[in-house]
Amino acid sequence: MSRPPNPPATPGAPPLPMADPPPPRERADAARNRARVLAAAAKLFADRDPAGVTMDDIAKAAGIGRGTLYRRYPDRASIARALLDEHERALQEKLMRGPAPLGPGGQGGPGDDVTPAQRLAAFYAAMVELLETHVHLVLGAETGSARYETGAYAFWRLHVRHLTAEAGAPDPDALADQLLAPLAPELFRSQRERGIGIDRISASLEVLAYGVLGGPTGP
Amino acid sequence: MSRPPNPPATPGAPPLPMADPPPPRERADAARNRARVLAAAAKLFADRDPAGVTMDDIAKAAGIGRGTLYRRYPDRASIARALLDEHERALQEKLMRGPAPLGPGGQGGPGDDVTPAQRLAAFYAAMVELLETHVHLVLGAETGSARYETGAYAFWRLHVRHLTAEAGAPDPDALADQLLAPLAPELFRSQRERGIGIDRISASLEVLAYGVLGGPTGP
DNA sequence: GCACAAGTGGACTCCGTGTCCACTTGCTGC
DNA sequence: GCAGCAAGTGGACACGGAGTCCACTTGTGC
Repeated sequence: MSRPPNPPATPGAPPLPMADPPPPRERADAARNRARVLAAAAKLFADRDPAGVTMDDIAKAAGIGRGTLYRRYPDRASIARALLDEHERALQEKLMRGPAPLGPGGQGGPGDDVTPAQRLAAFYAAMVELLETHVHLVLGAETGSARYETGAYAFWRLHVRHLTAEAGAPDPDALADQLLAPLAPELFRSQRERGIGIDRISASLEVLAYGVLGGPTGP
Repeated sequence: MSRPPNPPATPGAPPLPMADPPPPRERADAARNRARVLAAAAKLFADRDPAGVTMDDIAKAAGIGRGTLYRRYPDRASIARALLDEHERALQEKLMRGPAPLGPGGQGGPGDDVTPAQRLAAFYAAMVELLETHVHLVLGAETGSARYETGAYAFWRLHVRHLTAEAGAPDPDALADQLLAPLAPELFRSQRERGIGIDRISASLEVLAYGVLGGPTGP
């Protein structure tokens, strides 16, 4: 297979379409090591308790030195984020431009009369699915309060804030956070470990969505 | 002042009314040191970032050795819990036996026709007040997932589960956790630091309560 | 193939945790 | 009082993870 022409030099760089002034290339050995790191980290996060994985574990598993690991990833969270990024971006894309009820619709398509409550419920369902697949990574990326500082969280908040405002709820700024809280990865894991399936979690979140933003059983 | 006849030897002991077979007493110096530890820890938790307070900090601030500190409190969380206990117990008491709408009423008093939604809203308001006063301690006691393992959380869950079941909501087990999630201390702190006042937080939680469990603006 | 910058890796320091044990001190029975 | 002893004390110690630094290696452009 051919090498992609311009692999991004920094993992967290914003996805500008083109034209970075100096595209400094990435050396072949560096690229190889990055791939090793991500593969090793993914396995470690999945196998053990994500919070217990150390930088040394990852370096050893990837077969590189600690210094090399620190060169690109300043901490465990940044590695987890790198692994998570593409999945989150895909969901964000669907939210912004995808078909209803997850996306806005509005092209004269089938979802033009979708309510904010329906969109929130769809968002909940999508997030639950994402969590089910990648809780390890989310837990590896965010410990406690750090969650609320991440760019991803800011995006989810903006989205939910928009939906609540559209539904006419008072104080969307305060409500958005509170509607996002049930998606906290620690809570999700706790519920799953107590034997609550994702179908029940999603259904329950649907009750929440329709109750607060209005719908079949709401105002 | 006179010394209380039988100070509890272990901080986390259940509050049985009387009759522990061997009440081993507590030596005067031990009691003095315990008081010092709690006072010093309370100050440290309030002053700095609670997660950044170390056992050594507390020992030094209390003027005792590390070994002495570890003798009674195996980790920072247990100290925070000891400081938090009485406040949480007071609230639990009100929830179980206090007047409506926080407590159940039912004595032919003024709160006999109180709805589950009203009681949930009252619970939210009380918890917000408790958080406002003691976020430091709650954050010192629970880091991330640990929250869901504590006895206090189990109590809150039981209470909310009961209210949701009473309101006829489907799957109270799943819903109870999700209704408690907005009270996560990290979220509370994040909201407060973004300039959202406790009145707005409480009002927003009230919307949540009435939306999900029914009420003026609910089903 | 040469020069140089990018990349590598392991040794090192710093800090917090938790344990251990020789010493001290308060309590109790006489 | 005071002797004996268990409870209590405190600091030294080992351990492990985070993050830094720098001498060496390797890939790449010319």
